[in-house]
Amino acid sequence: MPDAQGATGSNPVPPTIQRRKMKVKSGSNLLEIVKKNKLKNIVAARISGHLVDLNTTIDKDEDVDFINVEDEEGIEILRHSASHIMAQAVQHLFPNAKFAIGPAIENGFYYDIDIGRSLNEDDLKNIEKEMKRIVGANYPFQRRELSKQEALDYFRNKGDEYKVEIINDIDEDNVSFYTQGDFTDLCRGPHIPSTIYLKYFKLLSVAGAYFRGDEKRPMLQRIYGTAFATKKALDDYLAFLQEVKKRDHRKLGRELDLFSIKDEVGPGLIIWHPKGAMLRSLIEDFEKNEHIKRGYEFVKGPEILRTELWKRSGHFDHYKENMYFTEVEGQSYGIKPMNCLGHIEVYKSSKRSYRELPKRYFELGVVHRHEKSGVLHGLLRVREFTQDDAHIFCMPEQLNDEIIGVLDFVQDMMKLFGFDYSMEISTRPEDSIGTDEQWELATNALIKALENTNRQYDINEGDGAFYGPKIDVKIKDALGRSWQCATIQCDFTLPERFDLTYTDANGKEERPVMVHRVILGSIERFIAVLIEHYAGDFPLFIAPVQVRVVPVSSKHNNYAMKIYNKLKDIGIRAELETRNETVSKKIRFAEKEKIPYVIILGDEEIQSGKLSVRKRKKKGYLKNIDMSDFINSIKEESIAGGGI
RNA sequence: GCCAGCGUAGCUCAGAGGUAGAGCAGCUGAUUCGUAAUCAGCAGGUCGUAGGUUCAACUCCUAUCGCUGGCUCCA
Repeated sequence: MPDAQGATGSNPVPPTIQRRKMKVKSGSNLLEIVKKNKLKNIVAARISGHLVDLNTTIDKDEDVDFINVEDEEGIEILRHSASHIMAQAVQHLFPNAKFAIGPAIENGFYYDIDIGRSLNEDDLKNIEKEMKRIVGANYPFQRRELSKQEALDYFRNKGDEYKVEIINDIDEDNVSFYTQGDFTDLCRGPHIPSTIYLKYFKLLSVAGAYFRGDEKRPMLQRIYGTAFATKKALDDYLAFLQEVKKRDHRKLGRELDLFSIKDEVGPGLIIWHPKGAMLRSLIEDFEKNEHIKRGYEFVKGPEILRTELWKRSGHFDHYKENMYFTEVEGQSYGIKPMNCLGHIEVYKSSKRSYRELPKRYFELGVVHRHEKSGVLHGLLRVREFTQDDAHIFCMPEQLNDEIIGVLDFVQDMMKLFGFDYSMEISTRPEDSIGTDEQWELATNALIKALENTNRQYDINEGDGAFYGPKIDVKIKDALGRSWQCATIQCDFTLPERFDLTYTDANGKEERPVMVHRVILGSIERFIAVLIEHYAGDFPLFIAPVQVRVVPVSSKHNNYAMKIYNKLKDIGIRAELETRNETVSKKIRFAEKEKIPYVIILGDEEIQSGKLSVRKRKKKGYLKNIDMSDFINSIKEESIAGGGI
């Protein structure tokens, strides 16, 4: 079933629109207008829909919309200029450097440069230093238009074959050039008026990148940097990057003893430790229940199926690069990369009547996919993972309701974990099966379900599965990064390939429609997202350990054991601390392991029969808590969170 | 898969052509402790793996595996 893997993180910076509109007379220079009117932080302007430099003198009266550097467009211009300034710095330090492209991107900018060798941290520092010098020199950005021929001559003469190729691909007769100081670059613009406008920036990293993303082309050096309108914004962003690092699920996974990955075992294969496995099973058990509530039935297909079957489904033709195959007694088998075939076989195990549709088959299905070595990443991109996978077989007229049912399910689950999300529809890709008519039907079904329930969505052309279009759900975590988890796919082709049928009210054989869907997607990936979302501080309802019982000294171990057993008996996930350490140290251990509650037991508690309770990350603690009150509050907190 | 960087104890990391070191965790002992680190001792590594150069390799070279950052890919 659907791809539950592969998502990217991103951090959208909220735009603060601060524009100044005014009428400007013919013959005016915009920069002078800005200065005269003491407009602050203006970096460019918009005239009848077009962005222009401030270094522009207009030749007729115009309504001018001045663009603030803090505005979404303003910051983009600033970053784009930053990439030019970086290129200038690189040219100073590496006179033979050849330049490819240098755009602004979300949260920063980059430039792809052919330097003839790879860059290191020191180079980055030096480039940044040179950039500061260039900024201080305050070179104006000067625009001029050249004919394509002149532009080609310029870059041919410079030996910059990448620019030559880019210019050759431009359709227009003229191209624009920007020069600041001794550096000239092909560029559409606009740019900041002069280099001194770039105040707050930092180079972040360097990595290889192919020219135009083509692996047959030479690998260039891509230097990433970021720039902001204010020092605070830059500092906040750098702090955000630190926070991302701190929350890295690979780091927390090790620290919290949730899972490990070992070369001897194999790349992309997860070894779940007791706490990680507990976390998984809490989520899985909860989800199983939710499926039962919603009329799903549990099924389970085999892990390997004959290759013939994968040929029939189209997986062999369209997906074999990602599959593992094995041979048993001379017969070829494919290890399942998706669960649909098993579920199809369940459907086919009996003759179906319209009366029993829809059939909703659910399985926590383990799938194997051969992901290329370079893309593996912690739990986010692995070679073996579990999907909360279901296939709904229904009559065409039931499709709309079924998709809405799944959308509601997604909504409920995301609310449980506190995720906002957005949705997009992916349409027919090039490499696909089925007729245009089937694709249109399926795509419309998805759109209708979203529109009938007033749900917002975007369209992502050509990104569907090979057997059908899909709705992808992108969730947004606590740091504003988005991840793909749920996906809902509409499929008319597999029912046909496997000749699935049901008997309608008139005794006629009809073809059912199939909906492939996951809610959390890959359990592995979802847990990675949860770890980073909560920074390892899991809410009580999924915390692998909810309470740690800490005796003040070893004298109190026996009493602590009794309390621990009581908690365990009523289903609270408790642990007993018996290491021979001071109370402070034992509390430190619990804090580092991010355990929600610590119960301290010493002479006082034995005397009073009450508990002393400390809550994670909270200074101080509560004394004289009744055991029953504590248990009730734990249960309540757990139920409020989802009742797991 | 491609490019670059990196692989030293369970973890975090130092070191360096003469043959490994710290902190934390672990174990043992002492301490019996009141809300984020008690003290002492012990143990733990063929320095990712395999070749090569050298009197000598953890250090240099080659290959290979893995990891990291990107690129490409993610039906």
